[in-house]
Amino acid sequence: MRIGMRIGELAARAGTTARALRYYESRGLLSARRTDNGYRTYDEDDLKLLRQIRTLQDFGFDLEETRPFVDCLRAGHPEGDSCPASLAVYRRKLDELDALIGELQSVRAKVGEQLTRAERARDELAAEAAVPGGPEPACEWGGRTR
Amino acid sequence: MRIGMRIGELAARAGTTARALRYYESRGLLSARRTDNGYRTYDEDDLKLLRQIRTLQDFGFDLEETRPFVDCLRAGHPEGDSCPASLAVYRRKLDELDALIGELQSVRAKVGEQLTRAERARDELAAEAAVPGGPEPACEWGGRTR
DNA sequence: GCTTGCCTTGACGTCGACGTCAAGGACTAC
DNA sequence: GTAGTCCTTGACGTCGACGTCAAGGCAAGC
Repeated sequence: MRIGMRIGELAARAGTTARALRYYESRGLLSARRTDNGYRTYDEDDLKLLRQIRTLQDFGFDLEETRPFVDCLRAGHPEGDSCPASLAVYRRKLDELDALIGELQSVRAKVGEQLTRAERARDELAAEAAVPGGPEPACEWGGRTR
Repeated sequence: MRIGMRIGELAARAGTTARALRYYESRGLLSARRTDNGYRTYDEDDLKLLRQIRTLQDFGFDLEETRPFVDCLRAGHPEGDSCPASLAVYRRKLDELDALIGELQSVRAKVGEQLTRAERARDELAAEAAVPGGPEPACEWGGRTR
């Protein structure tokens, strides 16, 4: 008979909360034995499994994407990524990340351009205003004349 | 008296839906006059404002972040980013994007490492299995002996 | 008149990964 | 015995930007 921990301890050791573990269980990712009094009890294998989930979560995998890793560990493989299905998830994730990073870089460039353009426009207005005898200021500072 | 469009037309011209416009209105970002029969009616200025919102949304700005741009246009400025508050949002967004891109690149690198490592481990197992007289296979393919 | 299509407000649904609260049982320390 | 800390299930709340449905009004074409 293994020592076993209760939900709070397992959660703490994995850096998460009891609520999260119950949620994982409800999703079929984590299973628990029960003690006589109805408490959930876990062993070191569960900790390993949970840590696998947490690592992937930290990488931004959503829960469903961790399932192949969990199934792999449950099947008795030494690592969650010892199975082809897990490798497929890795590869898909890499593609997603590359696509996302590319989009964000594109957006970054566009926003940067907008900022530069807007600052230039502002500076040109300020320069005109500073020239004695320059063009008429529309109102106090670019406000609509209405 | 301006021509004016109704909500469906404005939405179509901005590439969005009537529901979205009502939502923007509920958030105080878009205002509408009403015709006698209670229909919302919009003019070209509203289209410009809405396009400003959509552009920023496409950049991944959330709605609250578009407010300074909207206020700027409403104040009569020629562009939504003619005001300091809008420039501040641009700068903050650039910082957010840089941070996010950096994190994603870090995650990408880690996931890439994991994939490489897992593939190597798999290949090593396969190589061992292929060697006649090599180390004993734990079970058919890495399964737990239990 | 009748259908069709646009409009109105109001309200509930969506998605993900839990947070939070309620009501009560179990066990430990004092 | 009782205070304190853990555990149980169940159920509603969160966040953002709408989607979707319901029930009904208004206008145009036939």
